[in-house]
Amino acid sequence: MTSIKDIAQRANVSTATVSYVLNGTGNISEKTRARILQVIEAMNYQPNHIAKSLKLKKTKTIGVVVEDVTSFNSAEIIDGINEYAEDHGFSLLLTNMRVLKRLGNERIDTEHVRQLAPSAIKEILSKKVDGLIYIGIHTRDVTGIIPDNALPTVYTYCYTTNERDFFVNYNDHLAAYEATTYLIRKGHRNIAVISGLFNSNPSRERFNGYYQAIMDNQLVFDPTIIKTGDWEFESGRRFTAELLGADEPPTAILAMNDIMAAGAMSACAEQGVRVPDDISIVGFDDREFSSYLNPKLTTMRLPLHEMGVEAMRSLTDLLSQSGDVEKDKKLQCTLIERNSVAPAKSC
Amino acid sequence: MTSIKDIAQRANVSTATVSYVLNGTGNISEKTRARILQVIEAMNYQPNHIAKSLKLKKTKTIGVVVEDVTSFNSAEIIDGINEYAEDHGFSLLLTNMRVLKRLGNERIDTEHVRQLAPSAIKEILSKKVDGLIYIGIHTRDVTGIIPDNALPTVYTYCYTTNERDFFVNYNDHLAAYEATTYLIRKGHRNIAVISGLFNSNPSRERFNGYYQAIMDNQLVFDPTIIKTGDWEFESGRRFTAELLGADEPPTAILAMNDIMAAGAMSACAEQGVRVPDDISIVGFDDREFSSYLNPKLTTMRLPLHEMGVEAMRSLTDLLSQSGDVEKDKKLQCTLIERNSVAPAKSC
DNA sequence: TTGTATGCGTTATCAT
DNA sequence: ATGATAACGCATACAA
Repeated sequence: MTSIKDIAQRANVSTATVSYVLNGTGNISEKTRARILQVIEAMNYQPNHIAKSLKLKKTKTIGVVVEDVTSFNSAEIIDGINEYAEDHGFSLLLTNMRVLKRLGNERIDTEHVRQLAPSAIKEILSKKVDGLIYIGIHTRDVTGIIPDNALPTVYTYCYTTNERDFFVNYNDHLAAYEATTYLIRKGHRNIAVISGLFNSNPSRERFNGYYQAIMDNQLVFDPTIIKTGDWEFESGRRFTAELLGADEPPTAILAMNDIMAAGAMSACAEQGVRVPDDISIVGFDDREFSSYLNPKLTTMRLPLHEMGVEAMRSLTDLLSQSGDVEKDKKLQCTLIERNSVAPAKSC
Repeated sequence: MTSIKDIAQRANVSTATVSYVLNGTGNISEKTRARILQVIEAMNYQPNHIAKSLKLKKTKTIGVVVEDVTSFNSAEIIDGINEYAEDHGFSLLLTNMRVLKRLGNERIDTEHVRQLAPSAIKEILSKKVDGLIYIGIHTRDVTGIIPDNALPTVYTYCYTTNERDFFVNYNDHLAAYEATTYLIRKGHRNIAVISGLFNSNPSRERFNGYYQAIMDNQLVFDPTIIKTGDWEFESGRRFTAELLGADEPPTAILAMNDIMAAGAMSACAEQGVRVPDDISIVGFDDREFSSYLNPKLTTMRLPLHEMGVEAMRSLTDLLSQSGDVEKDKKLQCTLIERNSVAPAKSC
């Protein structure tokens, strides 16, 4: 309410002068500067960002478009964005497409998401944010969801086929490679995989990482212990039951997410198979609940927070045109060792 | 970039006329109206919200101040806010105080939060949001965190001692009463409680609900099976181990959150006590992982989404001064029946 | 060192 | 039915 004009009046100066001291621009004598500062303090003046934005054509706020806040990855990424944004004076305008609730929990293909996007984008564009961060709920192709040249944009937890776009994701291949290697080092030779759906990039990448680890260690690749799950609990349970029923069951299971790992543990419990004594299990994601399972689940942690930070870093670099920005950041997952893995018995 | 002025020029009218058709205000002939609309379409005009906000002194955005997005309750509440906001043309400016990361995971007393608040609030105030929603990470007293009369605000998942403030929370007492009653109906007479810390309002409310259910059903209240946990896994585990060691262990446990319930299940597994065959367990919160536990946990679901919706409804009602707004909305929890409860054996 | 004046994109008052 | 114009709060080019 109290504006630059009010304080100019009280300090017997022009609005320009006030603006100068406020922004540290211009050349103001120490005397008047002090007087003005004092009045500002006294009147508890708060600059009006709206007016400033209008004038400067910069809002210092970035639009965060998230497919669903409710998805397990979103909050932590947002938190990372926040950390960096705060340090650099940016605010966050949050746009939540709510695809989970709107389209149902499963089978959200990108076509539907694409239908939801335009209104969200249009809305956010007229709010004049300086840039955009798009957060997917799955690492999948969202090409065309945001119109080209709409605004400086960085995509995280998803990707596009557009050469000019910016991304930050994590390294699926390496993560699976490391998880598998870890199991191998523990003496396991017979490592089953319960993968996600194979139309998903992460599933394929992780499988490749697994495969390479098997090859690099001169183990034999056994296709019969590779099971294609659907990311859900029940598939983890069912395929584990199958694996357990084999003549010579695997001594370890690599599940491509913690949910299927939980399903796997459930199947083991049902059949009286002890984890990790009889079979080792490692998950993927490091969901919060993985330390509430019994036993606590060993799993690959996704660098969600860091992804948020890096996404925001890329974006601010983009906005300040400071040199060239890395096009496709790939962060590393880290193995969280808990209690669901033991050395192979045959050792 | 293309402004009202540009389209006025192209349509051979004044900016005023354009503004009139844009807002449906004024009296414009159908002919020019159509022409203008056409130009708007042709030039792909997007109104500039910033300019509009400056003129109207209304931004149609509300500030969401959240103690930590990362806390399990936040995302779903935000989602609810979003649902209502979207339907009413509001945007969300998200301010994340990040108390969990900043102050460490435990023992975040409100004093520290209070220190973090002022800068967050100041920031958001200068962005000129129309109103505020404050989301706590625990249902506790946050009086004074937001300066009086700063802006219309509604508090959710927390409360203040200020008579004039607005809240939306859930009914702890009733929830615990219902959970306990449910157990009693299943034939349980010996129902232990693992509560949260007793400096917390929800702990006390829930205990009172439990107690009243015991009384209303003419059962005897046994103080020795009331254990004061600290909301964490380990306390659930430890106290359950204690309970199990008694001469006549309880046949059911009511844990005041799902995490301690998971701890309880863990203790049972360690001692070879089967859930629900030997002992029934009900949790609180309906965290996502509760259906990944083995057995799947029966628990009280918190109405988080609805809290967000109702908070936003209160706020918009407040802003439009439409009649009087309910000061203190209390939503109901609902029991989610899964597999951790069975009828008492003695039945 | 400081002040005057203009414009950012709108809305709305008052003319016409 | 439509237009000219001031104002919203601020930054800045230019003048003094």
